[in-house]
Parts: sequence; C-alpha cells; structure tokens
Amino acid sequence: MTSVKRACGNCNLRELCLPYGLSNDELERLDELVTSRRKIKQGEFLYRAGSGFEAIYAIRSGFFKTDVLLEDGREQVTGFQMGGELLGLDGISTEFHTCNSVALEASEVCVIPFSRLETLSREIQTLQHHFHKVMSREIVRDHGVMMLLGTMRAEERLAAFLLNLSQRFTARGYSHADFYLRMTREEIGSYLGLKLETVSRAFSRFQEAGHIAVQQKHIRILNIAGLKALMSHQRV
Amino acid sequence: MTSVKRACGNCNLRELCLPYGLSNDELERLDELVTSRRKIKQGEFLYRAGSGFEAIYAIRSGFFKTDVLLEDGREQVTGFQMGGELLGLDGISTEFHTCNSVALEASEVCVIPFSRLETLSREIQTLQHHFHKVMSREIVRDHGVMMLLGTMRAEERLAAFLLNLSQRFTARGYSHADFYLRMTREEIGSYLGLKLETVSRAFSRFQEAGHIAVQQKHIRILNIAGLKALMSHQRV
DNA sequence: TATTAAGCTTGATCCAAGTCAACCTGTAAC
DNA sequence: GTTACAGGTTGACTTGGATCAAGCTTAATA
Repeated sequence: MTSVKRACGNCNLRELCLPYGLSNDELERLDELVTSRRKIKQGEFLYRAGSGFEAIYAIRSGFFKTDVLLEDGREQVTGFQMGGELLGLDGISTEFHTCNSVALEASEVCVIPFSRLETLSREIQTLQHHFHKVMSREIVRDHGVMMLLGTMRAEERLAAFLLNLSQRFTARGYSHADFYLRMTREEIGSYLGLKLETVSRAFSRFQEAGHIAVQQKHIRILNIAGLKALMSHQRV
Repeated sequence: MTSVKRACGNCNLRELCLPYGLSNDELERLDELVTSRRKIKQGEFLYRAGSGFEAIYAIRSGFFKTDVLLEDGREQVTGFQMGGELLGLDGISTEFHTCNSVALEASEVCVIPFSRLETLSREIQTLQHHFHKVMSREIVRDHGVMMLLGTMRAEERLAAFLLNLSQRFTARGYSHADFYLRMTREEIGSYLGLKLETVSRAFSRFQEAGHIAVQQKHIRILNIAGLKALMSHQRV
C-alpha cells in the first residue's frame, strides 16, 4: 500500500478511467479521495469472493481476471481487465465481493473508497453520471458475453475474444495486431465456455487459415477482416 | 401513457423496487418524479435496441424479456423481468438502448426519467446508494448467467432457472411451487443457451424423476431439494 | 363445432466440442 | 547445463445436445 498525491491528475489513463470528463478542479477533488495504491504480484488476489466490500479499484497497470466458483470447484472466468478499468463493482449490491479478482501479471491498482466516491458523486454531477455509465457499460458487456456463450460457436467466440482484446489494446496505445496474452488457454476457455483443447485447436485453425500467427502467448493478427467474417458464420 | 399522483407511495412493490429504504418525505420526492405510467400489451416492445435512452422503467405489473440480436438474426435472451425490477439500465452507457425489451404478458411500467433520477439521487443518499446496489445486483446476476452458460450442463441450467423463478415469485408473495411460465420453451432455451427440444426433454426428465409436474406452461415443483441437488451433481 | 396455427413433446440421427492420452515447448530452479 | 514442470498442441475417440422429423395439445377464430 503506497500513498500518492495526484493519483488521477497525473495518470495517463484518466481518459479511459473514472476521471473522464472532469474539470481540473473536479480532478483535484477526486485526487483527495484516491490516496492509496496497491501493488499485486502475479497470481495474487486483489479480493476474494466473500470478503468485505469497502472500495472499488481502478487498474493503473497490469492485467486481471475475475472469476466465480461453484461449490464443486468449477470455475467461470467472468472477465479480463486491463489499465483504466474498474474492479469490484460486484461488491456494491451485497456489501461483500461475489467474485475473485486475480492479477495475471504484476499490477497496480488505485484504491477508491466507495462511500467517499458516493459522497463526491453527489457533489460532482459529471462524476456521478460517468460512474453510472461505467456500471451500465459493464452490464452491456455482460450481455455481449451471454451472446457469446449462449449462441456462438467455438471459433466465433474465440474470434470475438481476440477482436475485443485487440480493440482494448488499441484504446491504450498498444498495437492492435501484435500482443501477448496474459492468460492461459484454460482461462480463455473458461471465459468462453470451452475446454482448453478446443481453444488451442481454434488458434491452430485460425493460423492455418492465415488469420493470425500464434506462438504460445504471442499473437499477431494478420487478417482482421477474416476474423470478423468468422463471427457472422451462421450455425449450419 | 397515464399520469399518476402517488406512484411509489401507494405501490405494494416499493420494498422490492427503487423506493426501498426511503423515508416518507423522500418517497414523496420520488413520487414527484415518477409521474407517468405506460401499459404494454403482450408481444409489444417497451424499447428497442438502438432507440434513444431517456428513462428507466420499473415494472408495476406483468412480465418482460430482454434480448440482443446478431446481424444474422440469432437471438440471445439476456433476462426475464417481473414486478419491482428495473428495465433500461443498459441504455445509460451509450445514450441508446442496446437490447430489446418485450412484454410477455399485458404489463404496466412506471417511467423514471433518468436525468431527473440522477438529480434526485444527488440529494437523497439512500436513493443514490440503493440505485447503485440495483445496478451492481444486475452485474452479479449476469455473472450467474455466465456461470450457467459457461460451465453448467443442460439439466443444471434448467434447474437453476426454475429455482430462480421460484425464489422471485416467493419474494412477490406468489407460490414458490406452483406457477405459470410466461415464456416459451424457445425463449427459455435462448436464455439458457439450449435448443427448445433440449428444454422440453429436460422438463420431461424432471417430471419422470418426480421433481416437478409440467403441463405446458404450468409448473409445479414437487421436490425442491431434488432440483437443488441436480445443480451440484449430487444424488438425493 | 371445425379449422388453424403456435407451441410442445418425442424419436432417430448427427456432429461440434468434450475427454483421454501422448508428446512438445519454454522457462524456472538447481 | 540439466532437470522439472506448467502450459500448449495434436490425435483418437466419445458424447451431450443439436438437428430433423413427425405427431400432439391448446387456444384463438371462423
């Protein structure tokens, strides 16, 4: 846990994150609230299902997964999160977290005490509205995942997944076509409702088709249109 | 579109709905905002994907489904909603709706103009916090659906679905064990990522096992423990 | 009362993805 | 540099749920 002076004002992710749209004055007031950061090593939990909720977290650097577990041990990865995205929104409803959040690489998050965020967002309309948009965006994203899981075939799911990652890397100034996956095939599979072998085979088929080049976690997208076309292939 | 005086103060769903936890004074202020209702006939849209967002809706009576469609026509039902639940939260993020909302029986909703709700929730902390809880609850629910779609088998999905309906009917004062489905087998299947034939067969198997009695849309739950056991691969 | 159509059930068959198993690759530890 | 191991790939085979098809039920309408 480290403490910081200008958490948001100096952050290059601010346009993707909670401070979006705030004036300088408002940014300063948000900075008063975001005064501590947490570093999380690869494999460590940011929070666990069942643990008390008192803050949400903005990812300053790194990469996370969130998952839920059934009593019998089955895991469902519910999302992968990267810089500028918020973690912990699930905890608001019940006052405790309902999923696990695990760092997939060494990461750092800004701690945003939730009741103070509510207080501030009663005073700053822009902040309030943007926070509502972020929560709503999460609901819309979830609907997209349901569509993926409920109606798409294995290759469509994986193509959608790669295109989504690509788009989010682009938004953060990274290459849209050349990146390293932070998650294993098993984690991708869990997110997409597939087994790791199916994910691996789909990668291989994409490579054979010339859509991508895969070498373990290194992905290069060679034909983005090809991937997009895969997603509109109707079930036979 | 009808206009009303005491929308929330007189509503018997208020403890399940947005007004939860408000004082009488606060309830009156919310009533100033919730001044119109809309009746929707069976099969009609409350809103469509792409249409502008300016209000959320509280279900006063009736039953809805929400769905998203792919360009090729494939449908994913993202949820079924009943009295006291909020519709339209998906529209906040993009200023237009991203899914369709269709009445599955003659229904009535209260119209809650969203920007006025934001204004009021800057003034009433309880309202603000409860609204955040409702949005968060939707996110948590979505995670549950992902678990369903991603890791559960057909019978587990249907058992989870029935138990969820049962629990929500109970909360509204209806029988937990005897109810009529408002949706078709096809809509259940879309929600659960299954084909209608699979849903029908699973119902038949539940009936053979003595867990339920089905006659078309009429469901009686005979052995709730049996259904619960199905979800954890246990025997009863 | 007969007709129609939408929705539901059930049987037969098929196939996409799961399972099982063997082997490969990269990397961390010694 | 060797070893060990987690993660990834690929092949052979199995299976749960999809698909195709036929018939049944219920409710609306003529």
